[in-house]
Amino acid sequence: MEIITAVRGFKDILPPETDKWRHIEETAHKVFCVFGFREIRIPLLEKTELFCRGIGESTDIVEKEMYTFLDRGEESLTLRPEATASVIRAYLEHNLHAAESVTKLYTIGPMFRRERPQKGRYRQFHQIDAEILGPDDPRTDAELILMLLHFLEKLGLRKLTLEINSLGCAACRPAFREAILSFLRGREEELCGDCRRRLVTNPLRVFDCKVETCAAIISQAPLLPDFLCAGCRDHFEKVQASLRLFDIPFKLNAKMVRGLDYYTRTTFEVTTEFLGAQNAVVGGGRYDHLVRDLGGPDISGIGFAIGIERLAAMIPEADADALLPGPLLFIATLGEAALEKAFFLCNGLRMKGIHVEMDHAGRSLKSQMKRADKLKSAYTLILGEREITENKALLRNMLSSTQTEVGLDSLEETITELAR
RNA sequence: GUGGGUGUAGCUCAGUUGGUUAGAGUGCCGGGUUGUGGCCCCGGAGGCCGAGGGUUCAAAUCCCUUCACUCACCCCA
Repeated sequence: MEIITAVRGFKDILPPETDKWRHIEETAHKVFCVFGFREIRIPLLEKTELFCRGIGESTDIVEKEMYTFLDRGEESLTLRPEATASVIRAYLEHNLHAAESVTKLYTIGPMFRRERPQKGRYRQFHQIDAEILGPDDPRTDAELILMLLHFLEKLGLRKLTLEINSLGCAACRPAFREAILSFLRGREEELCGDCRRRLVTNPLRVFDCKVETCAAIISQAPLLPDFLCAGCRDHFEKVQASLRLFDIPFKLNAKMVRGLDYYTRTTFEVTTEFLGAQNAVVGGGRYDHLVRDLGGPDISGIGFAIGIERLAAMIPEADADALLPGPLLFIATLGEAALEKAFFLCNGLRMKGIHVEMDHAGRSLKSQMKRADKLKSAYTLILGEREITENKALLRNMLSSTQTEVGLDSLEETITELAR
């Protein structure tokens, strides 16, 4: 019989990889808590309409990457391709905006996009998503970014680049859009096929094009920052000033655009050189009208999404190894009486919260010692027929290779003492 | 959706112009005289050579198809 394999683009996360993941998630819980965020858990499945309205009908995500199906042939449902729309849906559905003026939420979980898998890109991938709903002042933007970088630093990640930009607002972005459109239309013949398509779908994306001729044209194009209205310019400058206050290094990238329609004003991205083409580890930004567009009051928000797979890929295997300590004790036995005694002791200690391992197969002492060594056990207790009759056992320190005799009657106390 | 690369032991990979029972390292199991780990030495288990078809006396090797993985485009976390 053939075995059944996982679906393309869907991955099993196995140990020791899971140790890294837990470390990442635990660090997020701690750091976010300190910054006043509460966890929210939301469904993986939503009505398709939520993402069409939230992310934007003409985005790649909605157009061709969503897992959408008819539930019993009636209602169109979609596996969420991102978290922000769902968080806001829950925020509105439970009237959280009425309960408090500032709401800070985060959630961790899988997202689904039907893209061609490649390094750092999977069809089910995982994000840590944080959102601040309510305030729209520039310090909030800076605070969120500050928390993000603090989190990344806690994980010991280096060689990351923070890039920021302002996309403007409803007042000034249309003017820029017109300017860039008329500029590009004038030189449409020289653009690559992809860019001509972008002209219709998302003109700002042309800035990202890697084709040389396009890049050359773009270098002469009008730039977004020159079109920002006074309000947006002021907001953006204050964000930068706040970042400088905490000595956060950042790069201004006037050409950075985002793939989701809802972003306004501040946008940011954290990239790394380690991950090949999928170099974005974090993406985020402000969305001034998303809450309104999803049927709520006109409340502003800002958030980011961290790619856990991409983050985990940056933590070296050696570091992950250190995350998993070995057992405190391995019990090696010889003979049935010793095995029974060890079985009782081993599980008794475990129930006291001490990590103890043993072998039930009755192998040679040598192979049990090998096993203890491999597991990186700090101590090995040798319990044979001889020890049973003499009512004692040998406790071996695996690091110093020294061993002492310990009384059988006080074994549990002795080991518990070691655990301190 | 479009290109390129790769599929041989649990893992990392060799496998010469097609030619006997398909190899190594690592990991796993056992052993190196009485019941003691790491280093070293010896032995063992473990492979429908991704799948299907074709060429041939003979295919892991050549051809076709297909699937999977992978990298890049695209997109994005």
